[in-house]
Amino acid sequence: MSPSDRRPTARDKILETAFRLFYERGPRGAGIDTVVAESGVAKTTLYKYFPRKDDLVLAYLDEVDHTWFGSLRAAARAAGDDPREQLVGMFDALGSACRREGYHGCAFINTAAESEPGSAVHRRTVEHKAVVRAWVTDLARRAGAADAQLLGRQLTTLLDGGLAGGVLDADPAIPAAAKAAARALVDAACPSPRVGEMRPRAFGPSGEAS
Amino acid sequence: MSPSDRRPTARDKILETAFRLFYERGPRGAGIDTVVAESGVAKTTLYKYFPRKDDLVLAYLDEVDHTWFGSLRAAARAAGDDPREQLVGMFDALGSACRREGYHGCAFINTAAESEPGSAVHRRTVEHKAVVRAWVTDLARRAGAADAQLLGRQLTTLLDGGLAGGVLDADPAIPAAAKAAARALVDAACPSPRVGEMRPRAFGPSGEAS
DNA sequence: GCTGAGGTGCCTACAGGTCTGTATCCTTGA
DNA sequence: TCAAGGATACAGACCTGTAGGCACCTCAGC
Repeated sequence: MSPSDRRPTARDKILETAFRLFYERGPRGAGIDTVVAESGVAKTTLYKYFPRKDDLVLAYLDEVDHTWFGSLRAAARAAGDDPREQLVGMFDALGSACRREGYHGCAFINTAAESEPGSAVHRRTVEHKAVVRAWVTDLARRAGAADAQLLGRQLTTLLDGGLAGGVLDADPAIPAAAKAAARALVDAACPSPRVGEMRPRAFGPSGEAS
Repeated sequence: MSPSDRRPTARDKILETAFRLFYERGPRGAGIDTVVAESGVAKTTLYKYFPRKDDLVLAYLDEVDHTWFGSLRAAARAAGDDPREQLVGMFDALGSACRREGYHGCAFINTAAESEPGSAVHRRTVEHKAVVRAWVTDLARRAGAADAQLLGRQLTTLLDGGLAGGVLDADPAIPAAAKAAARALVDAACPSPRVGEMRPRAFGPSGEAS
């Protein structure tokens, strides 16, 4: 089931190359011919798997969503069990991304900027941001934020700003500043738990909507 | 000297159309032919004023810089004389932009996303962000922030996030959340002045670098 | 008032490149 | 034999940038 225990199929090579080129130059900046040339796959094969270029772009976005959202959750988990710490810790994913070679900002914002507002591609970028915000908002609720919606929006906006700025310059001071800001916002919005009651109150359903 | 006291020249019409189309679709998404068609100007005329498309894109960025930076400063001024209030008040420019018809995020981030990293266009976007950040940082210094560099970075990141998110959806709750976050960050970073000493301490040089 | 020159701008065509997407034929390996 | 994939050519659209010709306005000089 894992893609790593067999040698890469043509589809794998296409996706890997498209991921790299689309992120580097944007989906519009990287032509199908370039993907074909750099992946070493025939154009007919590419069009067999992805009949339209947009299909490939959507697959690219899904890949980025999986990767980025995954590293966001991993960074949060690495900060421990306290949701307040997790809200701050997820900003480490921003720092890691920023230090990565070839870092070029947020794939979703970059792609949204060059796609037609009503198109499937644009809708996918909006969906991604909504999913991330819902997750952060849920974390904020579990952290006991007075206004979880507000804190969720604030932290995702901060995250977006840190990511989006990366398309200009990958200044490592940005993620650090963003994390410090997140710390201040979380501290201000969430009542600090007494030392005695740090055990998680994990009985009730965690997902009721507001 | 003002462009409004004479009827628009061909150059004016080109710039107005390019501004609209470039912002709407991105510089790469709007072809010269479209600018020509929608401005009602001849292609030869356009190329007389802007020998390369990039020249037109740079003029577009200058226009946006002028407009956006201007409304940022106006929003700050409108918040009064206290630099702390100005740091918060500038976020009203974000709210106004977001409510504007056809709002489509940050022109600089959007343009940077689709331009070659070393190119003149890309450099211009980086310059713009640096100028804005320097201005915000200076404001933070005058507001008495313990670490003006840090607060400057935090607020511009918040601003970038609010702007960048606009390319996905123009949710008016975002600017409101960003402003509330700015308030919290400014309050945490700047010592609140005693009521008795609210007069500005405006003797010393305000521009020494850190 | 008339005329001609120069500036400004419009219209059309096109060269040469890139883009997406299709069609045709060939190779390789199970 | 059959499926997966490679090589190549090409259609049609769109892109930037150039060329040549023509219409109008303004203003100086007669």
